[in-house]
Amino acid sequence: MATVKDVAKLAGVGSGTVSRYISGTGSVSRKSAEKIARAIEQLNYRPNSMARSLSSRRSDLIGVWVPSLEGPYYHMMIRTIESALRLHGKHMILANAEDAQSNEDRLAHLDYLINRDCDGILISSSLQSEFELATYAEKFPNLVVINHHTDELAGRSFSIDHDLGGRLAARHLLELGHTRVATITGRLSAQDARQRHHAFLDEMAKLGHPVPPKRIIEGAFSYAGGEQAVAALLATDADYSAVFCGNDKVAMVLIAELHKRGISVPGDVSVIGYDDVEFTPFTAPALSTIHAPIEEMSQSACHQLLNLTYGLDLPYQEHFEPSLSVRQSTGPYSS
Amino acid sequence: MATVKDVAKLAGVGSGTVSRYISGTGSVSRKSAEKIARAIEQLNYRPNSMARSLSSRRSDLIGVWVPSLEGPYYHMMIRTIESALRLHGKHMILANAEDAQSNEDRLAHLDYLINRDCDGILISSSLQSEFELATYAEKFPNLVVINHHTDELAGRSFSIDHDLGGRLAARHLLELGHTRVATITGRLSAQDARQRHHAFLDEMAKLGHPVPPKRIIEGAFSYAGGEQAVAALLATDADYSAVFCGNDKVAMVLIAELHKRGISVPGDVSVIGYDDVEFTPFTAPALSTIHAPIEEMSQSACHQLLNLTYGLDLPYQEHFEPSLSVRQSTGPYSS
DNA sequence: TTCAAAAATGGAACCGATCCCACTTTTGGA
DNA sequence: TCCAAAAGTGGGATCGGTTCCATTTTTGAA
Repeated sequence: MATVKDVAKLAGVGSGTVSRYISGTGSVSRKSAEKIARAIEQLNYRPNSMARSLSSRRSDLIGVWVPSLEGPYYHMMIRTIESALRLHGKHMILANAEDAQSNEDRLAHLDYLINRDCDGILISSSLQSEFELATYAEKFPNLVVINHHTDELAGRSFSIDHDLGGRLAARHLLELGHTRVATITGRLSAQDARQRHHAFLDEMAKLGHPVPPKRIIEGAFSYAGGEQAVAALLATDADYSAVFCGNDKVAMVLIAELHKRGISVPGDVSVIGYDDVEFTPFTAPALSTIHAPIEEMSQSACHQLLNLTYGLDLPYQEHFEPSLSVRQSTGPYSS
Repeated sequence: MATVKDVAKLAGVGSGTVSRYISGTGSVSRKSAEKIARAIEQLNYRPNSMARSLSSRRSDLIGVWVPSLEGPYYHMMIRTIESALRLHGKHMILANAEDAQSNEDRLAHLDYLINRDCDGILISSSLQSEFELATYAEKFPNLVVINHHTDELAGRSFSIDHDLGGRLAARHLLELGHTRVATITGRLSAQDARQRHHAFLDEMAKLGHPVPPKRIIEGAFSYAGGEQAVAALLATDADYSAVFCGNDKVAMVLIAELHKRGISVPGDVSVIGYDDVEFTPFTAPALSTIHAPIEEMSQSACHQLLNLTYGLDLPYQEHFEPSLSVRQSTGPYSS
């Protein structure tokens, strides 16, 4: 493989000039540029990215940490991030902490990224404690958090107003006449699950229809967790005409189970999800849900990370608002 | 940040000894090892991965090329690959060619990986022409292809017997008494879509119930393509009691559309998919499908790539067989 | 006890870029 | 035409590891 020196020699210039030509920084005369271009072509020269990284002290690598890769939620995120990074010539390396058993394990996954000398790190939070996030954020200035808001991380945390999202869900169900509703939440240790859940309950109560504990199931955001929670809900003798699910995955599981039992959606029970992932138009019936702008948020987080890390000036936005997306899984209450 | 030299000095040994200690190759006396370990601890030393890559001429980076990241199929692959690579201390970098307009564009995405000096490359094929694959495979010995079989790439291409898969689908429908079936295929330029499609048609014909052209819709494997194809199918006056979809995504779209039109599955129409992705247990009704061992195949491909690239000896398997997975979306024919 | 083979060692050369700096050439306003 | 400022240039030092090799130390069978 050819090196800068080979190119420089063939072009009859110094190695510094070749380097300047390639990186586009510094000035190179038209004449030199042409000679260099020809030499590069002739030698089929490609810069060695490791040598470049070593001497420039930047790897052009961005680490992305996610708590799981099950289901469409994180996939949409990954897809958006990969695309934004590639557009700017950066590469993503991924750490999926899904198989981590302990919190220590999860941090080990983060170290796996950090030891790789990433220029910047993107954490899709909701599971790490705020304390740990703050610790890492301090050590690591080029760190940005998706879907988690903390004041300490102002300008570096990107979030959706899940409080609003929870309320939108409550209002939608009440407007349809559902006063007795049930809900399946995610793990309440996660900020986003907690926010939407509390806001939902609060809004229901505020509007005169508090949700009693027997109609609240604390579940998880995975398919397996969803199945358990759905089974738990259907095993109670609670009486309800609508269910708010903490995410779309769980809503999908619920619809499938209701279908199996011959319970009509939305005829007998209305179901509303949260997130508005890829598949929501294609459940049967199509899922009414709270649209969370996951892709926009991910892109903003990416942009700001690139800004911090490489001194760019890409547009970004820290806070996003969810909106109601009504499809066919929710309908008016009929006794 | 501390360097090997700092460690060597503090430990009172030479830099070579430290290097040998860290990499685990070569021999280091117990006494030196202890001193080095102490020095590393004390200085909180972490090797610089770029310097290491430059001098050892290996980046520990594996490039992964996929034609798309929509839907669960490629994500299941990514998830498996990330996990296998992390287990062996390697990192994945991803190139999603989804936004590529031309074939040239798609190859540019491959170059994006190659220019990054990946030690090895994993291509999830089905879209690249065999010629291009062969060309790249020749240039690049550490290249492995998932879900595509070619004799030229013996030992480096991993595939599922989609011929068998197509036949299993046909037999299942016929056994249920469905003699008039329709099918929605993927793009037939892709090897995997072509194989299962032709085998399906062939098996139907062989068993006495050929599928007439009006009941064959060439679609795509995306949600949008699925919607179009489903619309096209439902717009014909073709008469059928079952539909074989080229993948689960399309089957899901079909079930949703049938539900919307009040057509019962499997009461009026049976639907069978292909792949057995994450969500198949959770459609309403749960999707009968051909189980393709995507995760096993991906892991094998990964293992063999690691073998080729780093001289390991991990177990792997080149060919996989699909199997029938019966759930609730297919049922006996009733006039 | 002896000594050849094996184990352990230190440090220089090297990987292939970038970046800095001292120096030369070009530019354009007075 | 002159000359200060700007543009362009060459090449050596540097980044922080690995690898090689000549040399020293240890090992254990005879």
